[in-house]
Amino acid sequence: MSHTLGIRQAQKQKTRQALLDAALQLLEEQSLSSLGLREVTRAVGVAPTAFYRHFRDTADLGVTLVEETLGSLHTTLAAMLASETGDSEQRIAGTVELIAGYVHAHPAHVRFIARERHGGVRAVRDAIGAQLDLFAREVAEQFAQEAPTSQWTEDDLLMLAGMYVDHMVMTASSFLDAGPGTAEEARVADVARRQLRLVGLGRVHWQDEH
Amino acid sequence: MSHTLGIRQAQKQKTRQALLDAALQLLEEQSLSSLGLREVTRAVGVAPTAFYRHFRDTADLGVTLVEETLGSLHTTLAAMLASETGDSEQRIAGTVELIAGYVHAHPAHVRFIARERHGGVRAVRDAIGAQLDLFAREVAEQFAQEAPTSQWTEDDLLMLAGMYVDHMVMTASSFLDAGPGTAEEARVADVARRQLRLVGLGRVHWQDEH
DNA sequence: TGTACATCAGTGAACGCGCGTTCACTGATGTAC
DNA sequence: TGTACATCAGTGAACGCGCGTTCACTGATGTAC
Repeated sequence: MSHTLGIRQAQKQKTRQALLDAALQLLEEQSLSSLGLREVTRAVGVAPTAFYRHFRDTADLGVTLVEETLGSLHTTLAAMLASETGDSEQRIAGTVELIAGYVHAHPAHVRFIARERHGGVRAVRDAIGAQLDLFAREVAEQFAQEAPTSQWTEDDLLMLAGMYVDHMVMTASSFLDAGPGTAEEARVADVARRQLRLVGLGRVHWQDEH
Repeated sequence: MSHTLGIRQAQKQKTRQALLDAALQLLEEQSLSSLGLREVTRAVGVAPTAFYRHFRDTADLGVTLVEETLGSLHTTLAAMLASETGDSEQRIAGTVELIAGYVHAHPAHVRFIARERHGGVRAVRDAIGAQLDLFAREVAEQFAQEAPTSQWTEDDLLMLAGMYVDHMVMTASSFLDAGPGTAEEARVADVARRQLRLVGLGRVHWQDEH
């Protein structure tokens, strides 16, 4: 109908996506710097050489994976930030549930980001850092529109947003280690809520001193 | 003099340490899960098979590296925590300088911990997690003896201590990325100080609500 | 619609290479008398 | 102190294996007329 991709293009995209999916799965048990090209193509069921039709090497695939993983979350989070309102205790609970839900839905994505954020492949590290900076900027923008932080300098807003983003990543990673439905998961959620409460208190009292 | 190690034992320890040092250096540019045994022995200048006299495999070496790296910091930090006193603004500055100093003195150690904390080798991940838990416990113990947090529950103390430890690791990693003597390093220090100030405010106002 | 040619995603053989691990060894160090 | 034997950290050859990359290829899809 109307403008479908050509058969050839569609098949190419399908293979490309299969390579990305297979890589993400293989990365649950190892780091990108030890992921082999043959390993990935074997998992998909194509010849090793087919890999080169899509990526220069596994680092290149890794960068694509960062964009796929965080690029989508990026817009999702922006919408959620804007829609969240109401009393701060409810908001904190909502944020933590949101993180838990995301980890539940995309465990491999979360693991990949947590692992490669400080991983051995510079290009991927930089791509993740850039995406997380974008997140922080969005969060800061939101804070700028809320009462307790509406008068803050841009620098202070980014500092606060950075704390939230870092905390989000750490919490997601802890959820992952806990596993879904465990008692440990509930404990992680509890700690995360209290930590958000603490940072929120800091935020409210920030302007008390000049 | 008195009880020196036998020549044989001393030589063995020397080789073992050389393997650990070489591995740590090689790990600045890759992850443990892609570190090769031959790579390490080549860097030291011994036969590949000599490796087996000291470690079962590279994961085993990694766990040893965690103990060497964090075990020593562990006692150092305890002493510093106890000795730090005075006005909180000075204390914050002191803490950040302490982190910067440690990163300056042991960049490879810091990189190793940040990288493998969520890395692809479970045994090493677990060893790092256990050490960081010990840190948090020590920090919590210190907080229990200070006025603003002396009445806190153990759970809340550990929650707060966890934030400090996570923040310490994140800051150390940021210092590392910045490089010594750069403008970015000063910016990282500035952000870290403000974040500590924010968390400190949350700490002071925690008990306002019951 | 039909034909002739171009494109290009995926193939499969081949390559040289470094890997982890085994094994019997060597020779300096340690120990017993 | 001297001798005879035991220990064991490090050696070096050998192994089978999977790696990344090259290359000429095939055959389905796309395009021009």
